[in-house]
Amino acid sequence: MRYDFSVTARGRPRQFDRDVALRAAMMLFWRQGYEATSINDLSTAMGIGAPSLYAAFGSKRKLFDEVVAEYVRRYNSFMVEAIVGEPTLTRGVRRLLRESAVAVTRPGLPRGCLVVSAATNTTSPEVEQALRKLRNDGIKALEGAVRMAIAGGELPDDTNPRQLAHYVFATMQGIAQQARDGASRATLEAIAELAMRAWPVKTPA
Amino acid sequence: MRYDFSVTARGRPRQFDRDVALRAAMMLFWRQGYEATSINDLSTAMGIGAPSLYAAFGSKRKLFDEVVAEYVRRYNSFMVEAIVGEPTLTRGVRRLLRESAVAVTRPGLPRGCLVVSAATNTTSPEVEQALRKLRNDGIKALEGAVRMAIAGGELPDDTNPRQLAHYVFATMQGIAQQARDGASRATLEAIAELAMRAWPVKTPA
DNA sequence: TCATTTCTGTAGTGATAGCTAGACAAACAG
DNA sequence: CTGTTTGTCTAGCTATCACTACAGAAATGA
Repeated sequence: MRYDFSVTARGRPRQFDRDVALRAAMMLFWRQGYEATSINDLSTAMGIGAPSLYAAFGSKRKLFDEVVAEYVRRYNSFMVEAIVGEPTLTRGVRRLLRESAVAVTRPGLPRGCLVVSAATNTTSPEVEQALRKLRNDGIKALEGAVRMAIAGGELPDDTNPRQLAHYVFATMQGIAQQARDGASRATLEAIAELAMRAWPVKTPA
Repeated sequence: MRYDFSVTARGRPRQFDRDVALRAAMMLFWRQGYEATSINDLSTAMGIGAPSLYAAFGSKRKLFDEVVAEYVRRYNSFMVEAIVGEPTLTRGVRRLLRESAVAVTRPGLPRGCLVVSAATNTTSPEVEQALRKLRNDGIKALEGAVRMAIAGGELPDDTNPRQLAHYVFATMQGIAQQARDGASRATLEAIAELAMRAWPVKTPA
């Protein structure tokens, strides 16, 4: 067995930038969703022919998987940062909701959240299930954070972690939905502010 | 011009119950969405051939329009009733949210809300826009109710009607979404309860 | 009975979906 | 240069999409 440690590739080099093409695909999936975006749409927007697309990404499904990973890395990392970047969970969740309102109305980018709306009602259940898992994992992660905040004395002992996590995520999903329906950033920020009025506060006994 | 007031139809009578077929189509669109439901799916579930379907309903698009109207009449009328059936808007909205949690998890019926999720990311923008209008009309209606509650002295004068209406609908859409993602009715009811903690209360000056 | 009207089943329309075979192009190693 | 490897392009694959032409079936009125 011989190993190839050479830097330069062997055959004809790729004529397009794979990352640029991936981002073009991301915008399309983000705006139109998985099912409504055809290979024709993709190859046109990515500036490459269908065979090049399949050589580089394997299939529509695999391309979408890469798009989702890149989307989460580039446009959804603010979620983790909002929680871990604040000294208390209360401030973290407030920031999470505020930044959600901003994230789903970024000028020059598609409205809404790809994870929330790109794979509702697809004919391929696996794709739908993949994003569903991402959403439910987010709820579970927030539930864990709430548990820690209760144990740490920040939140009341009678707080239900699962319910509170579901409430926060329901608000975020509502914000993402309404962004798609045309609501302004200011309106969505107001939703975020209002939602925080339901956040539990520990009253000193 | 001669008018036909006869009760019995002229030609060969329809071999199926139009309302039953419409309801079968509704279940399919509700569960799978507009785009992911094919004419083949429909004609199978409705128990009729494609030509009969087109003779009775015109087109997939027109069938969907009828389905939406029937859905709103049968499964979304609780919204208006919740608001007008309570003495105060505060109690009306609480009931609206609670019953939303129940409505999107009815046993034996598809999860979620057809208006919320049946036409996201369709290739035909008109269908998508039709449901979008239904959603935004709901927000506007609630905004009007909030305005009246402020004028009537129930809610604080500094309440922003548009923002509050958006907040309530965002919560409802989040509840509908999470129903599709598998959340239990109890969890969704807890979201509704939590959401009401953000509802404004008039404190006597 | 017969002509008319309307519905239903077979069988197919053109368009588009995701995807790929195969010929050629462009890089490499020797 | 030649041979190998890999990317791109043309063209076309099969399957399914929404939809319908057409012939037969089942009701009516006369």
